[in-house]
Amino acid sequence: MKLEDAAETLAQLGNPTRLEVVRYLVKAGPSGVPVGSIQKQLKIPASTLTHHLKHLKGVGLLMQKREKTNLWCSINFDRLHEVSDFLLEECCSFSLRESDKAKTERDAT
Amino acid sequence: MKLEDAAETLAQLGNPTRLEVVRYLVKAGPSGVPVGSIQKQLKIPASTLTHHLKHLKGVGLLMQKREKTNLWCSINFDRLHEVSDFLLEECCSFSLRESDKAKTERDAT
DNA sequence: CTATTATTTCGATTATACTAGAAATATTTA
DNA sequence: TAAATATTTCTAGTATAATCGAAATAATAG
Repeated sequence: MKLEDAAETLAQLGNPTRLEVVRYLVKAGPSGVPVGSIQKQLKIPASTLTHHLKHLKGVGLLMQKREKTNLWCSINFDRLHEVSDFLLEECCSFSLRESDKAKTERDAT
Repeated sequence: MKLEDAAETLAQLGNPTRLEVVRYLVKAGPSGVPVGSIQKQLKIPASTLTHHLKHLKGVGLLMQKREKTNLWCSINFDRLHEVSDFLLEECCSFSLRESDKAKTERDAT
């Protein structure tokens, strides 16, 4: 995953309203929930919700599928895992031994 | 973890410059790296870097420890794990069976 | 105490995001 | 066709964040 994409996705998750929506959809699981249900359950004005859903869709976190008048929303779990994992990827890959600290300090100068 | 805190933390991770710093520190591991090294390695102007470090510290992602003139920075791995995990907590806890979809649709109305 | 290096504060510019009401558009049902 | 419900677009006000140069402040070493 590219850093810029990860950053953009995390930024979208960083809005409280959007995160609330995401959490709601994560709980709802793969079958998802209609836009209207989200709106009523979380008490988010329709226009505000549409706005946020567009953002989530934009970074690939949201999938939508129409069924009659309802638009069903569900989380792209693969994508969410990808971001979640990204944060700790390559952990400690150049962790320094104590003996190297001095060197690094010199290099930094 | 409280939703608002998670959102705030994710928002901080959502800035490309800050995410680059975080990734650098994640790779560096628990021993960390001095501010100056980050600055030189990632070519971030000092004032900009300080600004971002303050943000990361503010949400508890960054730990700092002075040693001589250098300020060593390291990631708070516990905190990072906490946020990373938060995204998928309670996954599918009220996932609907097919047979319940119609009901939900009615409730939403 | 002076010089050197490391880090922070200040200040100003610029851009971008959040929010939500009102109106518009779709889609279905009667 | 009319009525009802679901979702989106438009618009606008408000607030907050990113960036970085220049100057200021530590903190140490000589």
